[in-house]
Amino acid sequence: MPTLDIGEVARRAGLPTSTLRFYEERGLIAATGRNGLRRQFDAGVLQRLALISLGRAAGFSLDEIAAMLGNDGQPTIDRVQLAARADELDHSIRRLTALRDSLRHAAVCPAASHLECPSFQKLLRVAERYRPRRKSRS
Amino acid sequence: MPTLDIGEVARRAGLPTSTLRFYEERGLIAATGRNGLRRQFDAGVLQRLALISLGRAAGFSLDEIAAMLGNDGQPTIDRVQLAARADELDHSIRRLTALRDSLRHAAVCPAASHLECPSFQKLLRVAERYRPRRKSRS
DNA sequence: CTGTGGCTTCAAGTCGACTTGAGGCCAAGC
DNA sequence: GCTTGGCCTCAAGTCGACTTGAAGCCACAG
Repeated sequence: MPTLDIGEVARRAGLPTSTLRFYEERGLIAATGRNGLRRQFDAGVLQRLALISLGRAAGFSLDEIAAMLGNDGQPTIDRVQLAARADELDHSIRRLTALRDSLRHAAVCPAASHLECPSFQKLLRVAERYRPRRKSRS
Repeated sequence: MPTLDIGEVARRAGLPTSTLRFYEERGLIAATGRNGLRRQFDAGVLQRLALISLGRAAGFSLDEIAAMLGNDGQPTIDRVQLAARADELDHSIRRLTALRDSLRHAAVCPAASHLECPSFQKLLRVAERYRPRRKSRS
């Protein structure tokens, strides 16, 4: 079986090598061995990295992901946790949708009236309920 | 006109006083004056804080928000920027929706098959496209 | 033999948005 | 008089996820 240099993994996964070393240090991925000093990975690491990306995209922290993936290869994902995260995502989506609609409205609504415009006030009310723990940006 | 102590503003806005001082330092809000050493705010600051929350919720950084709100009271929001952010939100929403659906599926799909399940593979493909710049969590 | 490139380690730096801590002022209540 | 609470300033710390820098090994090309 062909093993991959860290640079090759980086290229294929679209991640910098520094990130891969960091992930290894955090126990998220593991090299199969060394060739001299050089880490060797087998191709399975790419799927694992995809799972990690997935977890990140879903808003899990690296620690949570590490727990889900286990130290072994088999992702022992907690279904309850998945469903819970799906629900959380649902809330985020609703919030962001309201926000998007209001932003769109604000972008076309006459200027001086923003603070009087009922739509904008609704937007403010949505915003006030929002307590950002972490930030979001595409 | 009644002016508000920082603690009162904090209470009404649901923010710690430390955050208010921090926002003042960053030029996001301004005290109308001092009573002895104590900052005095007028009630308008609450609306301004709501606008700031709104901006944060929409994913703007404090610097961007400061620029939009201007040093004066009038929010001179750039409509183009608003629309652009609405579009970005739209993308985020789509991505998160796909993610949510896939998570829900994964939560009910038989265990060992995750890596073979077409739905899960789709999920992985979605995830791979995702390059998180900042994190999201409700 | 001397680069050059790609890898190695380890410590420290970065970024955004705050929070925390130390040390102090001032007014009101006991 | 003394404590208590709420405010003040300024510097430094925190958190997550990495990145960057310094210093060095090793193999292959010219």
